[in-house]
Amino acid sequence: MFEFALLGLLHEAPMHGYELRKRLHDLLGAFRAFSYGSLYPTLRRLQRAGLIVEEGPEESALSWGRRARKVYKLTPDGKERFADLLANAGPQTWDDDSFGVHLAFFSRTPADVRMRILEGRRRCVEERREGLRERLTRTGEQIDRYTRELHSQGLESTEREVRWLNELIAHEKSEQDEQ
Amino acid sequence: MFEFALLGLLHEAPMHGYELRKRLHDLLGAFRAFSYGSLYPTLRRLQRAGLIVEEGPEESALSWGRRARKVYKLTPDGKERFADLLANAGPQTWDDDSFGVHLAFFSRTPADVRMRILEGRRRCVEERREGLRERLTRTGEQIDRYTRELHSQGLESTEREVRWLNELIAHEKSEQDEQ
DNA sequence: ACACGATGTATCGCGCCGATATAATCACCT
DNA sequence: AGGTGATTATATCGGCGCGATACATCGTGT
Repeated sequence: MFEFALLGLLHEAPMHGYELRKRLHDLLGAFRAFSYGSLYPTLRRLQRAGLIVEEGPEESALSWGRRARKVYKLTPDGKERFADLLANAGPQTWDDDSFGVHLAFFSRTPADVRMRILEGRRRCVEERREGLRERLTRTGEQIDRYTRELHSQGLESTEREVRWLNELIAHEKSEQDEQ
Repeated sequence: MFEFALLGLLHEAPMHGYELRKRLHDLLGAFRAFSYGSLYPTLRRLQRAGLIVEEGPEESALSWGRRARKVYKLTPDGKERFADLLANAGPQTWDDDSFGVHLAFFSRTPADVRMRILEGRRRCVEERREGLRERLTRTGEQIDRYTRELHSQGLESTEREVRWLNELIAHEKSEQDEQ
């Protein structure tokens, strides 16, 4: 997922680690704050896999004083990998964290994949909602006051999210029809 | 956190792994679905740390046919550990996942700690809210339509959660006054 | 008789986090 | 001129929790 996010960001421009993390934090900070403890190992992994390369050192030699920063850029394989991740958007894409990240790169995502992700997410949230509903209405087995409170709050918020997703989906559909 | 949850559950009764996971799933499934891949390693860790012990085998010998299940029970150290975790409830307690788990054990949590957790959580959600507000109202830097949508949705839901927390806190306060 | 789903324990690799180390640069104050 | 602290920047380490997978037994339906 971090991999997906980094590849997505590098579509904008070549960047170094710190910058990537900053952009990501700025974009998704409230939902997913990737840490430095993952950042650098992930960049290494991507580099070893040939999905990104360090940009030639000419530039950093030019602006001396700015030292030690490694600027990475996407390789063709990297772009392909990003496209693959989108094309194979599957069940693990709908979960809380992952969905937010994907949404942040929606403008770079083909319309059909956008729809698949939105609908998958909706199904996933609807399932959670049903689970909560069922657990709350199930009489018998007295349920702890605080747990009940937590579940009602969860139920309400999943209901809201489903409504929100429906709006997004409707909007996508209407845009699709326009052309 | 898994440790906390397991110790909390074992206050109810001695249980074996599968049962613990089931109870936990039933209690918090929608918020935190701990997996078997963590369960058994964590139980081992707790056992090695002397926080839980395998209950004597007499019982399992009694009901033969029911084989191979290891029933764990809390040791005094385990109870102490759980109390310590509550007493030291700190910043990492307020985050999304952890808060839900703590709430599930609130009836076993002293009133002052309950209050500290609720207020900590509120501060944490308020911070997220302010971050989102700021990012949304910041003019300049045109923000992607979908990202904006995500942030507005997030803002709304944090606002709701703050209101909910305020109700819970008010309720705690009124209960406190009663005695 | 057989298959299927639930019960039950367990391991493995991997992604990600939090803490921590290190160091240069910049802005500011004195 | 010199000190102090925040920001920029890269990196490692231990540990937690997940998903996949394996294996074996039990109850139930067909």
